[in-house]
Amino acid sequence: MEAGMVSVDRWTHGSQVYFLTHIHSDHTKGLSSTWKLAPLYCSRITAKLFPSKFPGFNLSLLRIVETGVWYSLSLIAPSSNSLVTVKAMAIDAQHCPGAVMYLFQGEFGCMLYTGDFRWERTSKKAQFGKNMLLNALRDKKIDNLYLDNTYCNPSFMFPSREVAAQQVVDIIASNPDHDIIIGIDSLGKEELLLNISRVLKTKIWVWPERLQTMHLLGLHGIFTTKTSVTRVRAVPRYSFSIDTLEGLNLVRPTIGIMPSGLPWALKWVGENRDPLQSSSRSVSRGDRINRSSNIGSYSNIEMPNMMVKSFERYHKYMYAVPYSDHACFAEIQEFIELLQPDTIKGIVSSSPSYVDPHYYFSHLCRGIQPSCKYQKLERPTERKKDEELHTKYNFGSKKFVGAASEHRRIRPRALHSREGCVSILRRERRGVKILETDCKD
DNA sequence: GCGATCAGCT
DNA sequence: CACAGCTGATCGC
Repeated sequence: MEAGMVSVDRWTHGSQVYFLTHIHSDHTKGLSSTWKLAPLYCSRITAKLFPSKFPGFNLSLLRIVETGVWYSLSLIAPSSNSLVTVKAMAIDAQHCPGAVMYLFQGEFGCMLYTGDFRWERTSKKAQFGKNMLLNALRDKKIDNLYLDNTYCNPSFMFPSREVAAQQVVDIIASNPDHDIIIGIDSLGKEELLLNISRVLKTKIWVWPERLQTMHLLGLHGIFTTKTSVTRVRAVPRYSFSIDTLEGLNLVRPTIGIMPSGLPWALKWVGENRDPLQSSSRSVSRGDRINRSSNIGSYSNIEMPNMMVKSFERYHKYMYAVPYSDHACFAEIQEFIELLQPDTIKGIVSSSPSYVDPHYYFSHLCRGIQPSCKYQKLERPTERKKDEELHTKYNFGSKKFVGAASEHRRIRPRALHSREGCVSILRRERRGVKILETDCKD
């Protein structure tokens, strides 16, 4: 697809239609209440959340797409000034409520933009998505895959969200006399909270805006803004630190839970050990079970149970649990194996672990022969095709150097630095924002 | 005064 | 470093 037609998660001038994968802020940079460039395609749930994120936004610009349905767009090819048809389909990305991937098809071939996604091997919803995608493709293959490469590094291994949620439940259940604080964002991790609520038969406190979001998502009767009715509170992640917890513990025994895929690699790295070879002496509660030392060979049996009970006590009052809404490395690999794309581009450029996905997966791509495995990485000028889709990914940016050099830079300094781990423990913050507002709910 | 952008922070 | 934000300062209108 040539430039000037379709943008995904990018909101600058120059496209005829715009697609939003999900409504997290890092995908809506440039979008605002007054934005009105062109029709905006998004999922039904995203559309529902739109007014609260962008009050006053002209909702008549929104085009709701259902998953599994082809939508035909008649666009003008700027190069020839002729009318062309682009077909688009949304597929559930299992990242946060409303998150979808977009599959595009046209004269240019097939293109998949994953946005952020997590397709667990054991997830029925993910299997449904896989089937939907393969059915949509029929016998065709993806030419260009724009991939959520957030955790595109073998250091990032974590279990399914189901397993991680059970770890959270275990932590809460084994601390029956403690208040519990869980750090979350403005959208996402709802399934985790629902699981806690269901298993432990408790309501969960959230801040007033978050309660409104829960209601928009159709979740009623589970969340509350009354602190008196529950010991479990989900608080904004940014208001959440060791300092906060130490302050709270002056009043009531309280523990914090940090659900994230990120600290896990950092923790290993902070200890300056090869995450693939290390044993697990650092784990103070729970046991990390054996991992394969061969990153490319998780078996179907091995993977789902990896790191069961591997939650980490970061601090006297703080636990980290590997609950991630992004695919882990093994899932990314499986995804690529399933699709066998011609080329891959990472859409997350800011990750400390950023490497060009080709670094690990070029051998799984049809477009690159093993003999010239790294040729593309060292010659970033070959970008004709990449520039065809106007996406969030900034193809011309100098940030995107070849993976080989990026790899050298990042692994020793960021992924193998001790500071990475320590800084998390040294976070300083003034106080937690727990509003004592009692709203009707 | 307002929105947009950026720096700084976690 | 930052999964995905928040806050405050500054700039242009």
